[in-house]
Amino acid sequence: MEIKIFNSLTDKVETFVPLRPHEVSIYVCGPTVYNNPHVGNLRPVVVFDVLRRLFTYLGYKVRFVSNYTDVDDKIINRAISENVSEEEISRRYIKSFNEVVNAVNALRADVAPKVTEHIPDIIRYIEVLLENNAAYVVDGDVYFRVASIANYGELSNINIDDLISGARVEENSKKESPLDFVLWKKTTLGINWESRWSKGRPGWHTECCVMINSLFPDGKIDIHGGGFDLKFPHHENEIAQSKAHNGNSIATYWMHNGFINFGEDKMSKSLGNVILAKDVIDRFGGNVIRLVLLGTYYRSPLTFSSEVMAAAKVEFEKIENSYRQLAVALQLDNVSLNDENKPDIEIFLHHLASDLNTPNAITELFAIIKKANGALRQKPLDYLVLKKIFLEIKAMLNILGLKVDYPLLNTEDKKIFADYLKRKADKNFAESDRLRQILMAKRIL
RNA sequence: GGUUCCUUAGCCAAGUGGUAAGGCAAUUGACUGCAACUCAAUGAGCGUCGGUUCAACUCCGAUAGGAACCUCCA
Repeated sequence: MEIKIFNSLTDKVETFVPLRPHEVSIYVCGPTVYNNPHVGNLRPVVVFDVLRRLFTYLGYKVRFVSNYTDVDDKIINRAISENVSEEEISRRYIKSFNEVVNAVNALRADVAPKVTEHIPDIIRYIEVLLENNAAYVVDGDVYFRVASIANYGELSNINIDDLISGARVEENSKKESPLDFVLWKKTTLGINWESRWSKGRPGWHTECCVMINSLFPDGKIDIHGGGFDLKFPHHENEIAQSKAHNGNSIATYWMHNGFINFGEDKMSKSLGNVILAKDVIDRFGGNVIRLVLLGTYYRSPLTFSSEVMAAAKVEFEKIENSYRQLAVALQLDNVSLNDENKPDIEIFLHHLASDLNTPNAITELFAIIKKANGALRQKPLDYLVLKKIFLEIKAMLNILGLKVDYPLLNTEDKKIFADYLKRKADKNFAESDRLRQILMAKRIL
C-alpha cells in the first residue's frame, strides 16, 4: 500500500519512498526531562506511535529512536534549586515520562539515547564542523556558521534577511551573525565536560544530529518527527549541521504535530499551570486520552477540554462493549479467536496511509462497531460474520494502539452463562439476576 | 515589527471546485421481565465582504476574531 506523508520540508503531500526497501527509520525529538510531562507532551508520543504501528503492520522493518534531552538549562536550574544532581533530576523525569508512555500504551523506542551518553560523539561531531569551516570558536564557545550552508530556512520557509531584521537585539555580540547558534557553550555552572575549547556543555541543536549520526547508517533517516514548535530553529539547525557534517539534510520526510489548545480550561494554559498527563490518565485512562489525541488530524491544533474527554470516554466504552461482546459470543460457541489470514481493513489502512488521517480511520472503526452490534443481535448468530468482524476490529485497535481486554471464558463461565440464559427463559428472574451479577462482575456480560 | 497557520451544527471533528463523513450531547421511536448494552430517525450550507468560475465551504483578495514561531516549551 502506498503511504502518503505531508512533508514539512516541501509543504506537500508526498508518496513515501524509504531509503532502504521495506525498512523505515524514524526519529522523534523526545522530552527535555526537567518536569512531569503534560498533556501536550503526549501528542507526539501517540501520533508517532500510530505511524510506527502502521508501518509495522504494512510489513516494514521499523527502527524507532527517540531521545531524552538530559542536559539543559532547565534541568540544571532545577538541580540547583533542589540541591541534587542533574542526573537525579533526569532520572526522576525519565521515569515519569515512561510511566506516561506506558499508560497511553505507546511502544517504547527501540533506542532511547541520552545526551550525557553521547558527549564524546558530540565533541567529535563539532570537530568535524570546525574542520569543514562551518563552525568557529570564540572565547571557549563554539558557534555554527549559518552562512556556510546553502538554503538555510528551507524547512521553516524563513527568509534569512527577514530573520536577521526581525531578530532581537543580541546581547551576545561574539557571534558573526545573529542567526549563528551555539554548538558548545563554555560554562562551569551545572553539569559540564572537558573539551579542547573549554569546560562546558553542548548546545541543544547538536544532540539530535549526533544521535542520528551515531545510530543510523550515513547519518540519514526516513522520517524526522516532533512538535510544530521544533521546526524552527531546532530542526532547521539540524538540517544545517547535517549538511555541513554529512552533506545530507538528515531526513527525507519531516512531520510536525500541532499543539493542544485548552477549551473551557483556558485558565490552565498560563505557564506553570498546565494539565499534567498523569492527572488526565488517572482520571480517564490511557485509551481515552489516546482516542482524543487521535480524533484530530495530527497537524491541526487540538482542543482539549473536560467535555471532549467525557465524550471520548463514552466512545471508548462503546468500542470496548462491542469488542468484548464479540469475544464472548465467539467463545461461547467455541470459535477460535485467532486466524492466520489478514483481516480486510483496506479502507481503514487507506485513511492512515493518507498522511495519518486518524479521524477518518476512527470513523471507519465506528462503522465496523456498528456492524458488529447489528450482527450480535441477529438470530441465529452468524459466527463466520462475527469472527470476521472481531478480527477486523482487533487489527484496527492494534494499529491505533487502543488496548481493549476481553475475558477468556473457562468451562465454568460457560456453564454459568448457559444457566443464566436458561433461568431467564424460565422466567426465574431472581436466579437469572443473581447469575447476571456474577457474569457482569467477570465482565462477561 | 517579520513569518506561518486557523475559523465547518450546542460541543469535538473530517472533507471535496459540482449542492457538507463521523462522534458526543439533545429530541423522538424500537428492542427489553427490569437494567445495561444496542438500533433507527431528526439538525449546519461551512467567520464576514468581495472577486474568479457554468459551479466555491473548497481558488484569489480584503476584513474581523484566534493561535504559533522569530526567545534551547511537544
